Amino acid sequence: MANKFYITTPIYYVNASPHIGHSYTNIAADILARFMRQRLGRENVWFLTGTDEHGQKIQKAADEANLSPQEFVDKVVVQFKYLWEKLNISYDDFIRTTEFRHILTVTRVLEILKNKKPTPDIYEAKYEGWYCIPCETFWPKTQIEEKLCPDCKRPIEEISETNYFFRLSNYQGWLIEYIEANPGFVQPANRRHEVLSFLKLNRLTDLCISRPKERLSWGIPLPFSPQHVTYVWFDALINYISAVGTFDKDGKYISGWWGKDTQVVHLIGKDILRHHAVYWPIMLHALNIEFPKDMTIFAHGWWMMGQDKMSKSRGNAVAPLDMADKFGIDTYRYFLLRDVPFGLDGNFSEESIIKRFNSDLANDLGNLVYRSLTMVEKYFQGKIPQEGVLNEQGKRIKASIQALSTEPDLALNIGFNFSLGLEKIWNLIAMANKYVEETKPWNLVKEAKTTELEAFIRLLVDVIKAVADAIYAFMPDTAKSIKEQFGDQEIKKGSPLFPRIDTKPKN
RNA sequence: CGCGGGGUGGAGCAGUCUGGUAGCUCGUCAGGCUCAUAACCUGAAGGCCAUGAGUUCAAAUCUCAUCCCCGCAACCA
Repeated sequence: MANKFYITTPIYYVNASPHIGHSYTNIAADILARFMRQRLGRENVWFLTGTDEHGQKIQKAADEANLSPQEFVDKVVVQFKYLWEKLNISYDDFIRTTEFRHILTVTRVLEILKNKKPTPDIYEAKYEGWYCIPCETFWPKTQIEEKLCPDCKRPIEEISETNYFFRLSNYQGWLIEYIEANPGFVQPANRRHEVLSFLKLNRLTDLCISRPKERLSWGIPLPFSPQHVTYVWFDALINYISAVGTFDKDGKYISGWWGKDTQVVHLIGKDILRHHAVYWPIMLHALNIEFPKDMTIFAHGWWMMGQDKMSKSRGNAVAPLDMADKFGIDTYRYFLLRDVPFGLDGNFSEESIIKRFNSDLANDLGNLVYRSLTMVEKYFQGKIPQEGVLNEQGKRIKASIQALSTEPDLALNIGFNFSLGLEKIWNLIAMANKYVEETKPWNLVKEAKTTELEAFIRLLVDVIKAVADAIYAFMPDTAKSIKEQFGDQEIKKGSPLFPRIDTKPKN
């Protein structure tokens, strides 16, 4: 295991407000960051998120809002930051592609690749193809029928212009070998297969990384051609290194978060897999940047709204804040990571949230906490008793508490298999509920078996504290609240953590 | 013949790589208990694991074929 951990989210394109998809990625990243901080120490974890602020769509959205692009992005960024704060996203750094540090690094990358000896990785060439002027979009020949734009159905023009290209094609063989030699690089496995089969069945064409300024001015100027700005994706991917390091005079990349001792995780949605699994590693390789000890690109699935994709055009996008306000931040975080195995698509509905809330949070966890508090209060006047001699069941539970924090399997699984990790925690909660049932403390009270009762209650409290530690990464507020209610010596009972949501129609 | 994913009790899913009594959650039904948020615990009903063929002592799991659903198909986050 590496001793440092660097996790990133995509930088979000700020042409619109955030939806649950954005929040899903950031919550997952936040959980991993918190989880790793518990294990490696706070100073050994770096969590980066940010925003992608250049490009045509931003320029267009800004025009429509009657603002300059900079004014426009400044405004939208506030929404993202506000959301992350509300959702308890504990990022260490927030990068914006319009920041100086980023622009500087992108400029250096372009220079280094352009001046590379003996063969530059960036070259100039004529681009020829179809272009729809109203849509400002290029179309490959294969998508064109009858010389009409596939999008708006208006006539398109064949154009020819000078652009700059990044020599992706040179590195195809290298990339295939790299991915095959590093099974953990692209995850989950089915995405890895997807990328590999794509690479094996197609010939990569070089990536056009420039846009003529007369068409698009909102971007980072090419240092070797003032008439062009950088293509947004090429600009955007570089954020992962521009945020945590710099290039020295000789073009060597220096960073405290990109060494052989660091595990790097790029969390992304499956829609941007190709950019991350193809363009990005080739860019790093072309720049002679050494790969970290462990590097993973993990593509998670999408949230569907019933059978439909979530999209603005369908008008079915859900605002994360609405859900968090309605059900609570921790409930929202729990639901997203528990309901669907990370990597697969899921179905989003308020009904499923309520189901999870009532059964897992209210009935299992909330009720366990509450009934335990009541017992400490009633049987011991709020004082937490000392440890005592345990019966067989008690010993088993104690072993499970240990396992929760040390079992390598669990730690590993929580890494990306969030739902399984939560399931294991909930197994312990179920054990505790069963322990209460079978010990029947109410009988121990009647029979005045105080020693047994003390041992029982103490273990129950210990289980709950262990659960609180285990769920901390997922539900930080809830963990904190549980810890506050169960002190070292005595309890401080509050109201139920998750009051059941009544779904039965009232008569 | 483009590429990939999926089709498992009423619902949602795991299991498939590394064949060997089909598992989880919710729901339903019956019972127990009272510390608790009508919560908790126990038990039960319910599946020819899409279809057909093959390999094998043995197939949800491997092979082939077929049907159905869903993504992706390159300058569009």
